[in-house]
Amino acid sequence: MEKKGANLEIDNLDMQILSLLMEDATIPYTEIAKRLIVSGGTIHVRMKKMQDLGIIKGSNLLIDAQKIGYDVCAYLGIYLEKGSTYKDAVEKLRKVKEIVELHYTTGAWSMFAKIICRDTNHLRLVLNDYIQSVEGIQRTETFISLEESIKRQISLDT
Amino acid sequence: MEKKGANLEIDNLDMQILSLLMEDATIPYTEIAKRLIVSGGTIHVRMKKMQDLGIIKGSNLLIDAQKIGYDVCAYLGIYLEKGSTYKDAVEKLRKVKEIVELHYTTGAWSMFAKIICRDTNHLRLVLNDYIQSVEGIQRTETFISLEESIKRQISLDT
DNA sequence: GTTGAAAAGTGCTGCGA
DNA sequence: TCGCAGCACTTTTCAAC
Repeated sequence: MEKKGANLEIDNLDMQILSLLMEDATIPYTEIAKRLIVSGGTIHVRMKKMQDLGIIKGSNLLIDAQKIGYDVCAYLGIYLEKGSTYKDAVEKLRKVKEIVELHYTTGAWSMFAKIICRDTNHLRLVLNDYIQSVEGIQRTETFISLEESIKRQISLDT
Repeated sequence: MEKKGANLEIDNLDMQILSLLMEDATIPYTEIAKRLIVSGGTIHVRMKKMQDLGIIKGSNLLIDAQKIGYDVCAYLGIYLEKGSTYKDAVEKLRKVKEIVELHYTTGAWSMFAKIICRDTNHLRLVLNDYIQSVEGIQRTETFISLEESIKRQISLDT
């Protein structure tokens, strides 16, 4: 048996399992088995395969950040100085716990970050003291999210 | 028992439970109980309380999107026409399955979206046919993520 | 509100088809 | 390769503190 696209050892059944689990990771295997009309053992084998392949990287809780005191969500466009390396900046930004996402992007900015803070004071502290002080970062532009209208996973078309 | 601010019935123990579970939602309750030196029943009660309060909204699988054929991740700044209402646009954009996040933001744009696509062709289709055609959307600006350097949850300081 | 143990259900690992 | 059945474990419940 030969590999084709290196990743497409994934069939429809796998995708359907992922579809169900991506909406709610707490569904028991037996329930998945019933819905897809296969045995529980099969689900287990497929899940193990996908974990081994690194397709499933883990699972995490969906938390309402506002309800535990993190009220401010903001996006940050980051300009790097010419000559500064992206990798160095990433390593420094990794230590800033308030950054929950960081992307290397095309377009106006070098990098793009999403940060979650307790309040506007906390945000100011993070921007001024943590981020702007990172060597190589020239300028940042802040977009505060007033409302998160959509937050979901990719929907797999099986 | 009376409710106060509706949210601050959360104590340190609750936060510690969340901390552990946010890193890996598969940790069994018994393991959490051992680490925090309380009984399994207590964890269960606390979890139920936080679910009822809406703090825990569910759990979901962490998927490596690239490995299942979704190779392109992009951010989108969206300009709305004057007079167009945000709510109408949101309802239409909600139907675009490729949008995984949508925020109403301050700054240069009216809205900010994160989209996940299979490839650049798919991205073009989504931009041209799905998003630009939504009534009220004047212009969009696209930032393609070349690398997702950081992707994590908020770290709660308990 | 917390504890500890008992009951129910789930996940895992054989063997057989 | 898939499906079935037994064992270990987790989750859940409940009475007592």
